[in-house]
Amino acid sequence: MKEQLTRLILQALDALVAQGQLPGDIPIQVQIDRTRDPAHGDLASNVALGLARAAGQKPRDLAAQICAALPEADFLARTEIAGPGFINFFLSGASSQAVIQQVLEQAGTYGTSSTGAGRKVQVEFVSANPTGPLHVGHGRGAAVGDCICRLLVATGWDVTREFYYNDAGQQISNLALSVQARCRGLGPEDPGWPADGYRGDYIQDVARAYLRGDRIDATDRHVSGAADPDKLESIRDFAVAYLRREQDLDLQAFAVYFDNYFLESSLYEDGEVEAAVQRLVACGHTFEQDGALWLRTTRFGDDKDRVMRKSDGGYTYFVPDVAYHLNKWKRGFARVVNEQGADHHSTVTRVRAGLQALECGIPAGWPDYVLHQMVTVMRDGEEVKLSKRAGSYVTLRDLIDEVGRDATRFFLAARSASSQLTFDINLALSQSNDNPVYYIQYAHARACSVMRKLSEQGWDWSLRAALDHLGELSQEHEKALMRQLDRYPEIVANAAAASEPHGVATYLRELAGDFHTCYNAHKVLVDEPGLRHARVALCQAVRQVIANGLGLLGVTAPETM
RNA sequence: GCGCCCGUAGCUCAGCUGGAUAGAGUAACUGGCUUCGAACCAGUUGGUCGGGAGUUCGAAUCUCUCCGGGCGCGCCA
Repeated sequence: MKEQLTRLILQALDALVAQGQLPGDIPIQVQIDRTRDPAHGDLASNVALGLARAAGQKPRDLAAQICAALPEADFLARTEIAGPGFINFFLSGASSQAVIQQVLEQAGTYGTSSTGAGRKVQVEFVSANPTGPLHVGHGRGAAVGDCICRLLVATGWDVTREFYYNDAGQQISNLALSVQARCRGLGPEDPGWPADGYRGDYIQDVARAYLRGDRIDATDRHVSGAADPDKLESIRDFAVAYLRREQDLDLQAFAVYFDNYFLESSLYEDGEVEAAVQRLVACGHTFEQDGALWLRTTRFGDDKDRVMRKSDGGYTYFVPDVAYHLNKWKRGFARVVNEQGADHHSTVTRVRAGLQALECGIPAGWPDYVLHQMVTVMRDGEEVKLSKRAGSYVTLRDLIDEVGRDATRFFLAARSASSQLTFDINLALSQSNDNPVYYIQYAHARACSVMRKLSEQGWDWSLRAALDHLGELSQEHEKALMRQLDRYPEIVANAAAASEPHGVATYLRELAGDFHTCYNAHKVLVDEPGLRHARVALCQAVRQVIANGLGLLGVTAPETM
């Protein structure tokens, strides 16, 4: 619709140039916006405002000339000049009703597009260290990352979902020592407890399972406990496998899955870390100082140079990070989105700098980052900080168990990632209109019940029969609903392009509101068969769009509640 | 001190590729169930868009500066 209108305006402008009323050499860009106020029509353009100065005319006069030169089009009912020089376009009734047919025919694909053109994109998210249960922050990453994946699939990308495990660092040694201490019957308060040991109760669970000789069937290997507190190596492997399984179960409960689990240790085993270092040295961006090897990241926008190889011979974490991203690049991803907590934002410049220093043709801004801010959990007006299982933080599992998967996912994804988030447990639990997720699901269930009612009455409804009667949808509430349905594809496209799923949640809340309003004011199952056909069609179109939108958020669309 | 994020109605937040009178929910107040779902709806009240300056036909939106809050700033990951 916008495209057609843009073409018309360009034709009008060409005509004005041909008539000599406009200079031919001025830069023209036509912008068309959806109006906020129905009194301003359906679409509006500010072309006249933008061109007025260059044309040496008053905006309103120019707008009038453009309108006069506008070719006839059957989708356009009339135009109006308003305010400082806007041109408002009123669409014909038939063209605004067309959205219903479009939604019902395209069904689950309404709102999807092929802008991705099958290109490969990778989304890395969660990437928690296997040292404990997932916390709320990981939950936010899981919800946002998963929604981004769904949005990318909906816009035609070939998506790979990846989880990166830091299984080679200092933290894993701490984990092993902590479990070992528990195996020996020590607690965090006892002398001999490791200095940076993990104190949560789950460490005790791991130790018990290890001593029992439990077998863990992890995704890529099987590990059994050995009941021997002296075998640190064996404890480490067992603990990592155990906690990875725990995290997998948490994510399963959250309905989040991955195509690929990438182990940091594999970068060492395959020699990719060493190869990356060689390459950086060969490119001449490194230097030795104080017994360490440094990378001159300041050449690539960092505020200070970074150590790559410590004086003790070990690599700093950012070296395998660079090797990992080089690996991603070699796998041919046109686009990579890294979803992480904002507390790691300093790695962004560092990783990008390291990739530039490799001089292998990686674009400067690659990869994309989506950084989410902190989550605080509130219950009864007070901050919740502790979990029995983890000790020092609220786990994702705590939230899912308490408020359910749908509410957890919705609330964690419904705010822009760059803002801090307050998760209100009381709100998420409330089954009332102040809880947006229930409000939206309720609207869906309500729409479903209309179809049930219809079939109970033995009424035979079909889209084909409805198409002849869509013109009878003349109520303001109905028009508002149709305008709202028409917005959906843009909402999805924008959310996908910006990697920001929260716009979908906001939109669904509005759509559900418009639906309830319309539904309360006008009965669907009226006696006049024509009008009934049309209203059922509208109702079903709304149901479809709510279902599609909730699908993008990974929230269920219930038929009854 | 430096870097990133945030500051919009009492509260929780949308809006930020510049557009018309700044929106929604909630709270408060008023009204509505003989009804296909009242888990709902209609209405009222509520704003120096943190302060200031700049850019221009036009700024919540862009730039600068100051204030306030969060997070980072290691030869930890």
